[in-house]
Amino acid sequence: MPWDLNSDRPIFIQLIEKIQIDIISGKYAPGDKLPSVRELAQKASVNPNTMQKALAELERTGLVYSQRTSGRFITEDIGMIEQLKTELAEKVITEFLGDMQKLGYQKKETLSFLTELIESDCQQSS
Amino acid sequence: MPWDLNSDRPIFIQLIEKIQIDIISGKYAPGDKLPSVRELAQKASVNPNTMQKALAELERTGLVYSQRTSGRFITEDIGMIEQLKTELAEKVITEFLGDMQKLGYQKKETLSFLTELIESDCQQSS
Amino acid sequence: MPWDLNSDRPIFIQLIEKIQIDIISGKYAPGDKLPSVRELAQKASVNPNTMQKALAELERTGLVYSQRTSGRFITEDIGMIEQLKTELAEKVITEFLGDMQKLGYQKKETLSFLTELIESDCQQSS
Amino acid sequence: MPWDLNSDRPIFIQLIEKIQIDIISGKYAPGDKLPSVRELAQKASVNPNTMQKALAELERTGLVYSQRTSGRFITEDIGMIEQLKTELAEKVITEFLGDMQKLGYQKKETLSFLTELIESDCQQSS
DNA sequence: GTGGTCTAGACCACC
DNA sequence: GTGGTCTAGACCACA
Repeated sequence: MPWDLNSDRPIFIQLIEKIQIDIISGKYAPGDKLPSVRELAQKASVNPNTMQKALAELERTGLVYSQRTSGRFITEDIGMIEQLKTELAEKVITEFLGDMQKLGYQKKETLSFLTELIESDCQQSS
Repeated sequence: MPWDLNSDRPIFIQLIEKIQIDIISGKYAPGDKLPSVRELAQKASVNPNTMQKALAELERTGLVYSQRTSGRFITEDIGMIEQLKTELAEKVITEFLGDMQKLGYQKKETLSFLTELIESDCQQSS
Repeated sequence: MPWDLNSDRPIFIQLIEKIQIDIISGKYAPGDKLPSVRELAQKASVNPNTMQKALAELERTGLVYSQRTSGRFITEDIGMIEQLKTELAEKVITEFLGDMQKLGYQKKETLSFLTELIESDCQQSS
Repeated sequence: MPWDLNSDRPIFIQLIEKIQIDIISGKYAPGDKLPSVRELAQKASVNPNTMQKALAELERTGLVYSQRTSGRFITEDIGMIEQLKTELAEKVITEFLGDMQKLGYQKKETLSFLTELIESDCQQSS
């Protein structure tokens, strides 16, 4: 479990994003119990406090909730998860369009390029 | 001119990418003379040797060529530049599709999401 | 029955206050027989000696009286209970006004704020 | 600067409340620079990390903002401060009404009691 | 054993 | 010097 310790992005932020992805992708289903702070920290090779910080932030946004003595759980509010999924997607898309613009592709060009690439891909692989 | 000294990617690779982008985007036009190694290195706050390594690699791929006494020049082979542009774009797109897949969007979903987002954007801003 | 063992206020003081509240609120009516010291102590998860100290103090002020063989009783002097009620209320009010002052509300502002809040509340709930 | 280390309320929560009061009361005016984390921590006799946690929470709610190298500042959004003031006041009032109810005073009784007490007080002191 | 809190001490980037 | 982050290790309440 390698972490970009060198990256300028704080580890706890990376942890937050990783867990968000795991929730969105369904690795952790709504209502599921998360492993304990200590366990998650060990798996990620980070200090328990760092993992705690990440989880506290996730709790603040409502994605997970904690029960004092029994552990942390994924929210059962599916709408919230869907919303998060959309938000993250928009972020990824915005970044993508920016990269393409740097390469000289305007939005519509990007779109047609992508369309073409996906359609030819579909004919091959599926 | 901040470089990701911390990143695990070698600096000379980052330099190559930056110059490639500058060529594709037209900042350096085909046939243009590049600044001297020393000058480029200074602008990028990088050791001249590192810049030299980057330029040598660009030369190897044919994107720039050097004339012994008068300096380095951008290739005049527009096709090559176009090809590079396409290659980089495909790389960016592949990465993008990968990110979206992590979020649970299949390629076609990504495409329709993107289409929708761009079209609504066009109505607003242009 | 959690006691603020951590609080800097002695437990027996807290016990006195709790019993006073119970008398004022009518949980223990005038003339009622109090449970035994042991029983009260057990309910409160407190050492019987501590409860004894609290009851002795209540006895000293006249709120309860003991009959040698039959136990402790709440005073039948309703006026005394009323007086205590008023005293405690004034204490609560004083503290309240102090808190509001810390927030920047002068007494009259506090009063109008409170009036407004209660009246709007009455229209809704009753 | 004594802190209720014994209290069951986390210290960082108490710190948050104290600073909120200081902002509302005008001790720290909008736009003012706060003392450094280390200085505040020393004054409050707590660990800098604990103070940091409190300030981070205040920053999250928008009451203060930080500039990386020059320090932390109180928000200039006076509306936000006013809103906070109102919220805290409502909280205090609710608690107050609860206490009074425990003593057997209904809301309207509490109100008339308070009114009477304040008016008699005005005739004396002002 | 769980989450939560706190301390002590360290390193970093920025200016 | 500033804020920000991270680690290591400790204690607590709860059940």
